[in-house]
Amino acid sequence: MRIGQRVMGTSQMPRTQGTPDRTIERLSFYRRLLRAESEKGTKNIYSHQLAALAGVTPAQIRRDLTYVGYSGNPQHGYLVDQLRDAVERYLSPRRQVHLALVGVGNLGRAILAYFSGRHRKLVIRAAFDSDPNKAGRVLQGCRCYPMEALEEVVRREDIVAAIITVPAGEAQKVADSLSAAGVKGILNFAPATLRVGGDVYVENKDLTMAMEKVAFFAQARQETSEVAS
Amino acid sequence: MRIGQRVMGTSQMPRTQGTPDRTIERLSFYRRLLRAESEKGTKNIYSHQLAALAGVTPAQIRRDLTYVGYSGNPQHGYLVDQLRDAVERYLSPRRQVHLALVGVGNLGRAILAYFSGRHRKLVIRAAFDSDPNKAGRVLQGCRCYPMEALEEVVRREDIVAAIITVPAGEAQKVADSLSAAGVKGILNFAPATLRVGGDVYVENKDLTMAMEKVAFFAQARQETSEVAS
DNA sequence: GCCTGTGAAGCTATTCACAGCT
DNA sequence: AGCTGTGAATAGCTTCACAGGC
Repeated sequence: MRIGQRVMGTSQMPRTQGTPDRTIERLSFYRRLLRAESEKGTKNIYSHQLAALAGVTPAQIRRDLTYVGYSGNPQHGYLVDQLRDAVERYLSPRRQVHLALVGVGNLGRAILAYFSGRHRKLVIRAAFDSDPNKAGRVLQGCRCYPMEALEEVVRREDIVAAIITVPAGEAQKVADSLSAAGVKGILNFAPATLRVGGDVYVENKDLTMAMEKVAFFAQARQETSEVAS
Repeated sequence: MRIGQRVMGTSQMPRTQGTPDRTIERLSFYRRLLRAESEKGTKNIYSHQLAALAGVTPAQIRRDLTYVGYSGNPQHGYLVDQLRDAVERYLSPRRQVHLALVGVGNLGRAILAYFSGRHRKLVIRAAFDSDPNKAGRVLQGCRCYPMEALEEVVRREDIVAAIITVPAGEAQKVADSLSAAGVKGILNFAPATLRVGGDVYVENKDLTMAMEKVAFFAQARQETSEVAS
């Protein structure tokens, strides 16, 4: 086996459990909306209401919810708290999921700050950087280790997935180490195509590409509106 | 007209010019690869070679390239420099595209630092923040304005698209102001659904959702590999 | 021979539309 | 009446496979 590649904007892998990739994204969004509704005291919610909040169609909501194994009923739709819990259980069966961050530059630090203590189940347990000066420091409550310690720390801390925020040139090397250490998921911010085994899920989030895409469509829109005026 | 919404992970809009959304993402990736090849002195390249670099199929490459209006030929495939220029022209017909960044927090500053001077055609011309202490400062060569100045500055600087990095609660308000100021594209990092007119393209890049997705698939992979062992 | 460009096929994801329920 | 859950239809994207070219 080797190079289970698919790559690009999104998923590099076939499918897992038969749940579509996009559905997972939406579910994690619904979860957030459901938490907010629950806190507002909403007891039940209909697919069309949740759809309006999420900006999708009601049919999409119902279809997505078939995966999580919780049924509503025509009387009251879905019970908010129960649905939220069901989605929660579905998305993260484990108590906590441990993550690592590799590359403590500007973006890496911003992500650490952004996540620090914010998420109940996802915790960044270790950071790594090739700059030896950064090793030993603690940023946002997260210990920073030298790159050499990666494999050992990943195993010790039971780290399942990692975030790559190193320069493009180092990304493949980092991905190899992570993969060797047993990491099964990578969120890659480096503008590079990662070659990994088929047992590692890779999600690419290249900020430059995202901006270029938005710029492209914005320009197209502007041109058409100029023509119109 | 109103609320041309579609929302979620990716595009909120039908289509523009008939070019698929995903194709644009890939093209901006090919462009980067082509630049690198050009610098290495590669003169021509075949679809299967570019495909290997990008991690997609050769057919995908050929299909995507039909949009840019440059043809290769069976003798030498594509001329690297010409193809690169064609892709370049296709993605950004304008000399420069001006962007704004709204929300100068951790993430906002990281993005400013990340982009500062890096991109030839995309330039962040102004930053905005509701904290008055930040107004007037210059970060990474980018001037920071108070929120009230948004509309005026956007028009003055001919800003076409914007990056939102404010807290979720403020995102809608910011989107409204941007839309009113004539911005046609938004890259939204706030975990919120933006309601905008159909003439504004919105791309959502929610970091929490991305991490949850990776964590989900990583866990699924780990469980299956544990079963196997 | 081996490539490109592209109609047609194949897939996947989304939406429709309705049976079934209360 | 108005909802959910879901088979069937549709839309959108990707890949196949081959004609055409040099």
